[in-house]
Amino acid sequence: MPPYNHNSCSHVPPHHHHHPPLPLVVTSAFATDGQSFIRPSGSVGTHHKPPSVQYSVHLYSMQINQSCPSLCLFSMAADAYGYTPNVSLSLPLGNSCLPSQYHSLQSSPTISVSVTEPHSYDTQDDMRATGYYSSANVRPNGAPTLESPRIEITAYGQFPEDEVEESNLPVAKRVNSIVTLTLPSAEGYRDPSCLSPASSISSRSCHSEASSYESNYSYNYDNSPQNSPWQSPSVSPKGSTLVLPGESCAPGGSPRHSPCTSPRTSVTDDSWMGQRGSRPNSPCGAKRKYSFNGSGAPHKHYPYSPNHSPGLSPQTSPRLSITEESWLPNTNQYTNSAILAAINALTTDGVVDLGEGIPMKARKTSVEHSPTVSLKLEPGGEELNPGELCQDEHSSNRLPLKKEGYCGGFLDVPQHPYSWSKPKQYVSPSLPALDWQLPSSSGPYSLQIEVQPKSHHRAHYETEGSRGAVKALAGGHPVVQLHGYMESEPLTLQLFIGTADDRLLRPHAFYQVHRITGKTVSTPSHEALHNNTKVLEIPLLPENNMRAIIDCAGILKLRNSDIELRKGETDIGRKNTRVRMVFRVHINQATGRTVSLQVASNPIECSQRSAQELPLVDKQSLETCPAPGGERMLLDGHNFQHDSKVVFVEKAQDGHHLWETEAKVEREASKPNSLIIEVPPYRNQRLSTPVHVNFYVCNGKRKRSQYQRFTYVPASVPTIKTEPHDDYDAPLVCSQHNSGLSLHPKPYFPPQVMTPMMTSDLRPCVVGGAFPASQQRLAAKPASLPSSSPSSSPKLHDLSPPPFSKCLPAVQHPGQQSPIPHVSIIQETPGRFQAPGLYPPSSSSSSPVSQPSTPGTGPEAPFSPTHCMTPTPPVSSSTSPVAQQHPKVPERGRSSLQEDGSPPALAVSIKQEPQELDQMYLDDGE
DNA sequence: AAACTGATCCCTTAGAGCGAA
DNA sequence: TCTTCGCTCTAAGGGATCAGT
Repeated sequence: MPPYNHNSCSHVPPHHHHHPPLPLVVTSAFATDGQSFIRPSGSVGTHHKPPSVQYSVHLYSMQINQSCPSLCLFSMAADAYGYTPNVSLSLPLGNSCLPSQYHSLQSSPTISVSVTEPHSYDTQDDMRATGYYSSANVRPNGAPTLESPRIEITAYGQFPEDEVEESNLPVAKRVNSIVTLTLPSAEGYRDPSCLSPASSISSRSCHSEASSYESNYSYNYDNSPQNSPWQSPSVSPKGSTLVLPGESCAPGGSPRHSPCTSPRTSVTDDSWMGQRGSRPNSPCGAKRKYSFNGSGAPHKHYPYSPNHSPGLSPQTSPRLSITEESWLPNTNQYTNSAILAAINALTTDGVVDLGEGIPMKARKTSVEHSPTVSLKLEPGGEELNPGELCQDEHSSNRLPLKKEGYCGGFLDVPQHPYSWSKPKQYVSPSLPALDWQLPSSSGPYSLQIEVQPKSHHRAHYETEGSRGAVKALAGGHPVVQLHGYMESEPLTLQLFIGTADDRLLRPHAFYQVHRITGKTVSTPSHEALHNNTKVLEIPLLPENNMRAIIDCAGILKLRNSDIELRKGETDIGRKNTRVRMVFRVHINQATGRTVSLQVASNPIECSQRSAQELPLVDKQSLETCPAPGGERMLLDGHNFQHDSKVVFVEKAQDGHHLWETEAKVEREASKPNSLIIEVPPYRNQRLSTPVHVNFYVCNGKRKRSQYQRFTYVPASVPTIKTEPHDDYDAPLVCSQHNSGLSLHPKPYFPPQVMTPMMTSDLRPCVVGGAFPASQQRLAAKPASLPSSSPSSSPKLHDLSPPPFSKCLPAVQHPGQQSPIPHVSIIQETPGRFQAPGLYPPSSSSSSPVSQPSTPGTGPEAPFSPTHCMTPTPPVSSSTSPVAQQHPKVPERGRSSLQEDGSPPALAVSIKQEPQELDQMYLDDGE
């Protein structure tokens, strides 16, 4: 296929790229009984879909919680499952996102589409819907439905499986599951869908998919909170639009899975989850892509969805399908697309699935069986069978066999049975929002990045094809491992793209993780959306020592213009090209609580030029040196030149340069990826306390690396070398991760780094601003300090902290909550949520998430994290107001410096202004 | 006006899936 | 029925271009 023009792709006028063509979606909706059926219409649907299927969509009115326009997503009912998947999509309605066109839809914030089979749909679901949602299903009757917006929600947990099967569950339970999503209005923008509608398909797709997945999976997973329906919903919708894919899928091919259909991937994949990821996502863009339509068209795959659903759980599948579709397609509108997609999927699925119609139970079972693989399946595509496809994902159930077969191929990985479903954790809906800061270790558990990603990875636009998975510096791919987990239950590792600036770690508004699928990918994964942020979910299997090779994650760049137009978005995309891979794992404990850990990678530069031209320091052999200097330091990185200069600078808090000097570079030993320098003497040889400074590699006027941290210590103080990790235990973890885990020799300090650290540590704040982490480390080490290091205490939640965290290193004064090293967040199982406080501030971009949801209320609420600061103890209660606390943090950072002195660790900090760093970076030119 | 950047395009290469021989 | 060959298409990447800052 010709390259895609996004424009063309979407049909949307250029401007709107992002917005998908909503139109499709809707196509026709009929109200029937309360349900409306939608048929894919022409364009989209046509091809592919099998006629047979009809989708019924129920629209519920939405309740909008807040402002949000968001949506929800669906929940599918599990019900049906057997076939039917009901799917609910949520549309993003309100959001700006929606194009006016869609208004109708839009108006209703959310829409849930359920596909059902005739019967299937049933009751249960409906019930829920109704019940829960009130509106009963409002089915709006025909038109009405749509218009009335209603609903939202989702359940999460429920996912099909549960619900269905368990329909018996006490209401309460169900309820829980149900959740309302909040719409993210604001977030919306983040949503891919919303965001750029245009843009991105990908994004959308992503989202959508994600969502879908989530849904799907989630339900599968059900568990995985992560999956959280919530998010997905949002996404999906949008994505959905695209979806159409289903069309493509039609027959079997369900997109989802596989690519099934097509062997090639394309179709399949896309459908899938996008496995292909890229493309799919980008659908639009994607050059090739099939547009959904088109190419895909043939596809027919609908099946997927259907399938999936069927397979897994009805619910799921549906969703999935939807989702995927959504993505796939273009980006078109979210909603619409999504819906359509969903529908299609359903339909398709319906066909297929239905056929298969696996009983819920069966499904479950199967699911269980199904190895993870199923999940992945992807491409496998071969089969077009709808059923299969669908299944895969979730369930594996049905087809486990097949899948495996297929899958096997695809996913190598462990085939192991890991099925997404297994992980079920419960679903508590409430997992911590993505912008919450979580510790990297808690109690016996420690999440670490064993192999850090390369510092450069050119992200791809939706309009481009995938640029592959993020790789490790030494070749291969990043590796993440959860230490201390002795249970036999697989867990789900979540991955999303976070910021790399000095502020608290949060989902990056301009980048999304992109699922890579294909033969070269050995790790199964699936996407889910959480508040507009795509989250890749990867199984962590005991058999693999809870270690995962991240070879399935690429990075998608969303158009700045798309994102910046979102409401609520405050970040700017220009020069905001550094990201970090953020990994999370939620460990359910017997007590019913969930310990959530997070670790962030070193910063990754995602722009084309930067990667090509700017020097970048990945590692430094020294973090500290006595004031007299003179020690040799090895810098590993990229784009070093013979005439590269290494400049040490010290800035005052206000940003003024206090000192600047050029280090001596051993030219003869310099290489493109390494430099050996002699640490210059500090301006003041009589230091009484460590002093944090920065240095950067300069290849020319505007070609500077980011600032790297460095600390001069009193001559008597032992220098530390790099080992960052060491120290921290908890903190360490973080650091390690951050840094590089790897070992690190070097700590990376890039400003960003800091962040990571934060992340890892969780404490976002803790560290302090940008650099804090590193600093902390430094400090710590040198002294060997006590652990007190700030790091250790992560606070979790600091969340809030102002954007700049500035650090806090150490701050942790005992009293402070934050300090606590690990904070783990605990959720209660059930979902209830608690503390709103927890929610971090969402900052502009990031946060959207949960909050909206409600924290308080419902669904999300569930999540309550309690954060504990302390390592172990997760206290539930803690409230975590943390965020709010942050303010202090910043100060701390600074203070830390001073404080440093004493407190071991921390101290040091430096700090700088994180901001500045960035700025500097930005300015660099300056 | 020059220097950057962001967003696309274009092109190339390696593989995989398919179908025809 | 199996194997081989050629074709098509996609994922990945690298580089260049164009327009807006």
